[in-house]
Formats: sequence, structure tokens, C-alpha cells
Amino acid sequence: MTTPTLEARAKTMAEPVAEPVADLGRREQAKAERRQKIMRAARDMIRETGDMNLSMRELARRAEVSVATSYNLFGSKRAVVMAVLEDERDFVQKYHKLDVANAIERIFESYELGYGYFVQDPDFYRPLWRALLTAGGKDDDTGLASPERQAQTRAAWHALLTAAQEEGLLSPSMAAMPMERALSHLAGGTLLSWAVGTLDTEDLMASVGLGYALLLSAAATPEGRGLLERKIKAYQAILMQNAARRA
Amino acid sequence: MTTPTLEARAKTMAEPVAEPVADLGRREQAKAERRQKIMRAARDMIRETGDMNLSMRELARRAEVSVATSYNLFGSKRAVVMAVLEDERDFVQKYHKLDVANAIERIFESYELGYGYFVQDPDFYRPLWRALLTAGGKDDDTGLASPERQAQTRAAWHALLTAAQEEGLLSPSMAAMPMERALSHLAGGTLLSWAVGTLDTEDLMASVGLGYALLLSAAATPEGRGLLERKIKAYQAILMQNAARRA
DNA sequence: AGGAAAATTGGAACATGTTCCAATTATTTC
DNA sequence: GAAATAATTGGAACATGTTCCAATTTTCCT
Repeated sequence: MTTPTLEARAKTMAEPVAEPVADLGRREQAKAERRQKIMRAARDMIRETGDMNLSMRELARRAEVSVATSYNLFGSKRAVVMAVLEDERDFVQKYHKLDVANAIERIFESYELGYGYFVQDPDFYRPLWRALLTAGGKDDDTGLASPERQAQTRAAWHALLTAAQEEGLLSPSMAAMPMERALSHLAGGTLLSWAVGTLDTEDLMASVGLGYALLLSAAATPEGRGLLERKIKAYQAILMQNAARRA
Repeated sequence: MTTPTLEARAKTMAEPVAEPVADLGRREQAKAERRQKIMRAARDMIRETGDMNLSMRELARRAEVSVATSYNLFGSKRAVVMAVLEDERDFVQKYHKLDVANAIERIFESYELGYGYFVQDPDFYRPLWRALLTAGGKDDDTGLASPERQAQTRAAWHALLTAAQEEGLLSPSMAAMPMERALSHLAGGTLLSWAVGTLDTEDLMASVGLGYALLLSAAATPEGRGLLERKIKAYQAILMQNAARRA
């Protein structure tokens, strides 16, 4: 068949993106360039218009590509937006450079690192997340992250939590899995609330922080609890202060 | 003007729905009947096909109404789905019949009452929530609930929390507002996770419960904490058990 | 170089949410 | 009962995500 079918598209999408930049051959290289052009165009359009007017036709025009090409290379609008999101964040590198006192500090540094991107550039990331929610799709796959990415995140959380247990900051009787999920749901809910505009950007960071601290505090050893209580007070103060200023 | 404009539609939508069923005049009565027909059709279609194939054209056909009428009476697809959701739940009545030992128990009874609907009929409510997310809209208004409804919910939460404080179960030093939001974000995130399929129905109830218990526990007095620890253990046991069965 | 394989392209086409309109019908008002 | 008013209706129309196709271009292989 001379025409790329759905299967072919899926295969294309499944290929690892961050391949060694070696001898990909002109074909793959051209594909990568087109991918970049599309992502760049999407990025620019979001920055300019705040996600409205981000139509696939206009996107193709700006990227100087045909509409079909966007679908060949990404598969859906959602996938394009997601690619933009992941491309913007050099999270993993910075994550490994974190050097903190204990496991709990590491937890907080991690989320502050991640959410820092959003807070520092809300006019870009808010529409992006909104688009991700809206463009949500029919079938299964692209939830809010690929299965691998999800497993990866989960593993990282697991490591952080068990480390905190080994350091005697979290009680060993707390099962990691439910705590993991509670943290993840809280973060997701807060992000959603922010994305749709219910939560102000200035409150985003402290809201997640407070939630994390509260959840962890319930599972902390006396030692860990002291540390977390301080955080709770601090985040709470920030939130109250913001609320007072707005009122 | 003989044609209903956007303003007219908005006004129509803003009218209180649960008016005393008195002498509305034939006109209003006919409108109410059409509204019912549309909602009933939507309900049936969701039950039959699980939210796929819920197109406005098909909906109009099944409700024996014109497409334009659906927009006259509801304003958007999202609003139709939301109306179906709120109509299904006689929450408020049951809520006021709750009679429980203390404020914390009341909190848990409340959410179990609310989420009970979803757990008991997931094949209906899951697609419904998915539709609500997907059909998400361009402009402002219909977030996940109307402003009034949101304020109402918030007030209810506030009452529950301050009651718990007065009963000496929650520490008075905990500000109600941030706790309110943390609880709400956790619930929202958990619901989202369930709606998109990441969280199994059998885990939904216990996940929310555990999250609530953890959050509240961090702000509890020693007295309240004992109560909450028991809940934490119970919910955790349920979740671990479910996980074990699945593995 | 020359044929095979892989992608891109422009455009048509489809489904869907939504809006708009002119004609019609039903209800209220006097 | 007649004029005024409100709502519904069928259908056209628009924007958008997505798919499909036939023709063309580019790259790869030998």
C-alpha cells in the first residue's frame, strides 16, 4: 500500500522520539524536522492566541505542512499538544540534579520543580492543559500520559515514598500504593481546577503543597510530622494571605 | 424579534428549574415537557450505548424534537448532560435525612451518599462524566457546576468542617477554606481518574474515603484522629484487598 | 541510473457541535 | 375572536477533528 494506514501511523508514533541523533537517514531526519515544525507552530499559536484558534488546518498552514502530515506524524490534535507539553520541560534532567536533605524534602522539591513550569508561564501552560482536556478523545490510549510515562511516574513516586519510610519519616505501616494514588489524585484535581480557572495561578503551588503535606502528615512518624507541620503552616499562610489580598 | 436570540436562550436557562409545579401556563408546561423528553432520551441513549453515539441530531430524533429546540432549552450538549446528571440524584433530600453520631461521620456519610450513585450504576455515570469532560466548552460559565451550585456545595462543606471543629474533632487552628479546597481537589481528581478509566469502580469509594480521612487526620485533634485512623485502616484494607484480588 | 518503497500533498468527504433563518404553530392578551 | 407574542421546526450553513484518496515527490536499495 502506498498510503499510510492507521496501523502505519500508530507504528510511527510508537517509535522512540529521543533516539540517539545519529544516522537516521535523510528520511527519518526530514520527518523529525517536520515534527519540529509542527510543534513549533503549535507552541507559537498557543502563545499568541491562548489555545483558541488552534485548529489543525491553521496549524498546518503555519507549519507549512499539509493537514494529513500532522496526522501522519502525531495521530491526533491531542497528541500534538501533548508532544508540545513534554517537549517544553527538561524535567528529568533537573530532577536528577536535585540534592536535598531528606526524602520528604525531595518530594516537595520534585513537585515544585514540576509545577514551577506552569506557574512561571501560566498563559502558555493553562491553555495547553485546557486543550489537553478538551481535545480528549474517543478511544483508549492517550489518557493524560502514555502508559510508559505513567508507569515511570509511578515508580518514581514509589521510590520516594519507600525512601521516606526507610529514613524513618513515614510510618512503615502505610502502604505505598494507596498513598501514591491519593497524592496523584490530589495533584490531578488541583491541576484541573487550575486549568479551568477555578484556582488562581498564585494559589496553585501552595495548594498542591498543602495537600501533599496534609496527606503525608497523616502517614508520618512523629519525626516526619514535625517537618510536615511546618510546611503545612507555611503553605496555609500563603493561601490565606493571597485570599486576603484578593478580598 | 420572533427568533430566540442567545440572550433569550440564556434567560430561559437561568430560570429556576424546580419551580412549584403550580399554574405555569400551558406554554411553560409544554416547555417543561419538552425538556423532560430530551433528558429522558439522553438518559436512554447513554444507558444503551455508553455515551458514544450521543449526537445532538440523534438525540433530537429520539426526543421527537428539532435540534434547535435542544439548544433553545438547554443551550449546549454539555448542559443537557449536566441536567441529566443532576436530575438523577435526589441527593439533597437524602442528605438532610442523614442522622449520624458526629460531624466527621457526617462528612463520610455525605460523600458515600453522593458517590454511591456512581458506584451503583457505573455504566451510566461513567460515560456521563466522560461526556461532561469531553463536551467541555469554549467560554466561561458551566465549569463542572453552576456558580450557585458551587457556592452551595462550598457552604455545605464549610458548615461540616466548622461543626467538626466545634465538636473538638478538628483542630481550630486549621483554616477551613484551604482544607475545603484540598478535599474538593482530591475528590475531583479521584473522580476524573475514575471517569477516564484509570481507577476501577470497586476502588472509587475507598479511594475518596481514604483521601478524605488522610487529609482530615492531619488537621484532627487527638480525639478526632483516633476516629480517622480507624477509617484509614479500613479503607486501606479494602484497597489492598481489591488490588490483591486483581493481581 | 532506475525501480521500489515511503511520505507528503491538496482536496474531498464525513461526523459533530453549534448557529441562524424564514415559515409555521401554539399561546397569551385584550 | 383577532392581534401580538413566544416557541418550535426543518434545513442550510459554518467550524472543526479526522479520514481517505489519487497524484506526486523524495529517499533508498542494488
